[in-house]
Amino acid sequence: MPNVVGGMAPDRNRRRIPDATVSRLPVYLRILSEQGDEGVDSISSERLAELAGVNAAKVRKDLSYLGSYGTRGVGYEVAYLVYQIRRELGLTHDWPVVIVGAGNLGQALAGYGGFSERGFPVGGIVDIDESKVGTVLGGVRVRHIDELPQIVQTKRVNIGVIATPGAAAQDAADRLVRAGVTSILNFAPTVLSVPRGIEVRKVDLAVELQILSYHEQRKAGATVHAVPGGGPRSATA
Amino acid sequence: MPNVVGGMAPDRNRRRIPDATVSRLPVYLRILSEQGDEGVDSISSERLAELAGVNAAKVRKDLSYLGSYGTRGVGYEVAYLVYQIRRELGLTHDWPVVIVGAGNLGQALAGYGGFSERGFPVGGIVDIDESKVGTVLGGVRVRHIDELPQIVQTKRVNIGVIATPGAAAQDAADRLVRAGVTSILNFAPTVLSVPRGIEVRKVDLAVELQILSYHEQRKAGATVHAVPGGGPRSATA
DNA sequence: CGGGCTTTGTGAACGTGTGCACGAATGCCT
DNA sequence: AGGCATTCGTGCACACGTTCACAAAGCCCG
Ligand SMILES: NC(=O)c1ccc[n+]([C@@H]2O[C@H](COP(=O)([O-])OP(=O)(O)OC[C@H]3O[C@@H](n4cnc5c(N)ncnc54)[C@H](O)[C@@H]3O)[C@@H](O)[C@H]2O)c1
Ligand SMILES: NC(=O)c1ccc[n+]([C@@H]2O[C@H](COP(=O)([O-])OP(=O)(O)OC[C@H]3O[C@@H](n4cnc5c(N)ncnc54)[C@H](O)[C@@H]3O)[C@@H](O)[C@H]2O)c1
Repeated sequence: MPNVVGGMAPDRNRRRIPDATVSRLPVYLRILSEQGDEGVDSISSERLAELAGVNAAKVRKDLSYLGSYGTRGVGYEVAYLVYQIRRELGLTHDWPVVIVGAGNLGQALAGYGGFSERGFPVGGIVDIDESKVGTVLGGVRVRHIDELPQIVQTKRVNIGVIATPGAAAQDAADRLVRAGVTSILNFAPTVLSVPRGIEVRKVDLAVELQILSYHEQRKAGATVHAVPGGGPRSATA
Repeated sequence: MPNVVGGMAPDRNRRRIPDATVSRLPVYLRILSEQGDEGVDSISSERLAELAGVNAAKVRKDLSYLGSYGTRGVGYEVAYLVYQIRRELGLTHDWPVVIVGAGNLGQALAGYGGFSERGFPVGGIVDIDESKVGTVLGGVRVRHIDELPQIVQTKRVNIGVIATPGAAAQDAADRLVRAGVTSILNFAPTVLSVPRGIEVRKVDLAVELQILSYHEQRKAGATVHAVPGGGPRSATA
């Protein structure tokens, strides 16, 4: 396997973890944390799989990417597993985020305690609308978007959240990248174009609903369902 | 807890569209709609791929599941493609949704126009907290959760949105299913257990942020290589 | 201390998704 | 009409993800 030659002295077992696994680790982590709080200190892959709604073999394979931290015949020590997953996900310290767009959604996000609770405190909120600047959301004052670079620098922000209308999302992304942010969570229904190396994840409510719609329509498919007003509609989907 | 597994009746399967494709069709649809509004009436797979941030061959393969609606040497007729995708996704008619939980997030969702604009009008909002009942959000009056069955029936709701705290999410899901809802969009950070045949999609903010955290932590491990300033843009999904 | 029971860790088979490469179809131009 | 430039549709190979199945590794108990 062609590996990157580490310039760093001691090799810290930096295997690459498959994307599918990375997206499940947070789920395991939450479940394990809950179990730990409830006094459970050992858990089998079967039980964890049940709680996570996945296959037990998948759980074991996922966890095996972290190393061999289970005990055969017994299971996994909850506290230790929590520690290992947190370490692997980079959750050993906080990651302040900056929210761009103090509208409907931005306000909900800012007011949501679960953010900082999980290690992602709101380091700042910015908006382009002067009338929004100065208002306080979730204990954080909204500042003008021109102050973005300062906020990113002083608060050492790596993660930006885009909560602007779709038309402004690319602009927001450009500003975030210029300010030094290297990961973006995008709530706007827009495909962003960013430089290589910038990680973008999209949360698109409409897409989710339309996927559900597809399945609903499919369930109804047994009975042929002609829709009133047939013919192509020019749509604003 | 039995989860949804493979192994369905093969005879009922008329042309099934791969999940990965289904999740991209809404993206194509939005882009095509925009292009249509801008007066574009024909588009190549290459152009659509560029706008969607994906590979052109993937676009063609995706669209081929709908049938052969392109013209070789020319491209796809935008209006017709919009019509076909809408039909396949079941967007030829509205799908009213019911929101459970009129808190921070529920209010943002209810006040968000993009919902009904895209064919998912808010058919109702319910909460268990009496003090929330009666308030009006986005033109819809919040009702008590006990009225859920009635709302689902009269408004013919198939899709439920869970915006309650995690601890109440399973209860909300149970009530939705009992009321007759067959698709659920879950914003609570909880794995839901539902009967077979009920479609569940999860939107978990914390998971998304933790995935970003993983990548940030990973970048920090390989310090030396700085990103070339003003480098080329690549549309990475 | 050894046999039996449980559960992990992983090789291998299988399934799904992606992207290349190219034949086939179509429009346009001479 | 025929040739040429495009662009679709898809077979194929490969990468990635999931699941099965089982040996290896540990604990318990007599
Ligand atoms: N509200 C929801 O429940 C919801 C749900 C799903 C998706 N979304 C998406 O989230 C985004 C925001 O939705 P919303 O309801 O909060 O919209 P909104 O209009 O209430 O808020 C948008 C905010 O962004 C600000 N803004 C505009 N251009 C900007 C720019 N260039 N830089 C910085 N700030 C800028 C505006 O001043 C405004 O305050 C939209 O893209 C929407 O599609 C919202
Ligand atoms: N606010 C956000 O920006 C945000 C972001 C991501 C995820 N979430 C998730 O969304 C969910 C809601 O968040 P929120 O900030 O709106 O919380 P919230 O506490 O503001 O609102 C929750 C609402 O649900 C109601 N409720 C409680 N139990 C109920 C039940 N059994 N049936 C019906 N209603 C019930 C409560 O009365 C309350 O009105 C949480 O699970 C949260 O983790 C919120």
